[in-house]
Amino acid sequence: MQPDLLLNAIAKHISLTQDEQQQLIAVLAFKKVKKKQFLYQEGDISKQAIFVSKGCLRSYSIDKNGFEHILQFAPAGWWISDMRSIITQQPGTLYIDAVDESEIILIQKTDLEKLYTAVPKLERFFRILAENSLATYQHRLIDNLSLSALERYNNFCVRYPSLIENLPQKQVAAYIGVTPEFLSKMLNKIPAKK
Amino acid sequence: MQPDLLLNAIAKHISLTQDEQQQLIAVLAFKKVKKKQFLYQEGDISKQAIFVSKGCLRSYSIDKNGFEHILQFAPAGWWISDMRSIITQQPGTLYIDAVDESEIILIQKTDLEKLYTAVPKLERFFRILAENSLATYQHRLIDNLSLSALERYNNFCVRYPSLIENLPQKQVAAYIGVTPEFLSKMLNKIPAKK
DNA sequence: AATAAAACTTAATCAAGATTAAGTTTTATC
DNA sequence: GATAAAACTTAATCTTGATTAAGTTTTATT
Repeated sequence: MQPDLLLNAIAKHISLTQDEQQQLIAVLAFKKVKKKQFLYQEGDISKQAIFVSKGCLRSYSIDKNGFEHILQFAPAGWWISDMRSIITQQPGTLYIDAVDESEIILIQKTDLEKLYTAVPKLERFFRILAENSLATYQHRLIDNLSLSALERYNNFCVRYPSLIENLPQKQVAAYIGVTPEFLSKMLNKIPAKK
Repeated sequence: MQPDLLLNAIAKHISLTQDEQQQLIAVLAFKKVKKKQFLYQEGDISKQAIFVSKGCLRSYSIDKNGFEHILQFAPAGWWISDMRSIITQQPGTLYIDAVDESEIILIQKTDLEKLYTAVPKLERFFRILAENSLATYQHRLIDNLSLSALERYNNFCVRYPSLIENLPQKQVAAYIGVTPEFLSKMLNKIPAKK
């Protein structure tokens, strides 16, 4: 239960003094979550940013027919939240739960806002984080608009090789946007061509 | 050719002193663009952020079959760029052109980076801008994974009523992710039910 | 080890939306 | 105002991927 991974992730973009690091550490909360344990459910108002230090979380929505659509997997070193709910402080539409036994670090929105003023470098870090994340979602959207199911699957394998090995196939299906049945059929056709 | 709209957009989130405003204005470049004029094409390295003060721009990709997929429309008051290219300074994959006769304000990436340090409030503004934008793309992605073509069309009408009136149908089709033929068919079926 | 619960597979049928190919209407351009 | 170009429509046919419904294998739980 240490903040090393988080501090390293931050250090990749900005460098904090000892004192600044302490100010950050002072507001962190550490938590263990069991596999399948929920952190948020639809309707909850998100009050905190979540950093995954071990294991893997995911965020997803459930549509009117009861089907899950996965927005994000967050393995160790990644951030995850219901961004819209955290910004607007309105009830969210996403579920967040643990794919594996995990350890997470929480920062309250209110603490984060104080930190932005006390340590402007942290505001820079979160600007960079949001911009990178934005670029990633933009390209995933383009991919969803322009690629076939098999191409999206292949992209997933290339981009997240470590996830592919650990995730049940049905979760990959819910991420790339096909039914588990279709993904199974597609993979067992010995894909000769993309 | 004045920065009023841009200053107002910023003032919605942070308040700048006269001096800070001047520092910002000093690095702005104003430009008129004709309808259909390109600002970026695939392969260009993006060096600047674009703010639309009049008219409307769009960003899109062209897939291997030559079909356009529209990532964003940017009417007056909105920002637009090839985010990934601006961040990585690698050749981009998007095209940006003018949907209508437009006026834009440009800020060089290098100037913006200096401004973040000189005027930390601007870094805050762009953090907020990126976070809001991120939340919007996350929800568009969920919509694309979970809604039918007609539901996505109806969402578009509700969210962008002013765009619907001015855009050719085929551009709306390229945004929601259907062929122009299918959108036409869908709309002429007198949609009784969604 | 036994049992239940997930996860995966297979196959038949179905539907949303793509493709192809005209033809028609609207909008720009000279 | 004529003409070309772009946008829109319609319809037939085709394809990707969804749905339904078993059955099988793997993984958890007691």
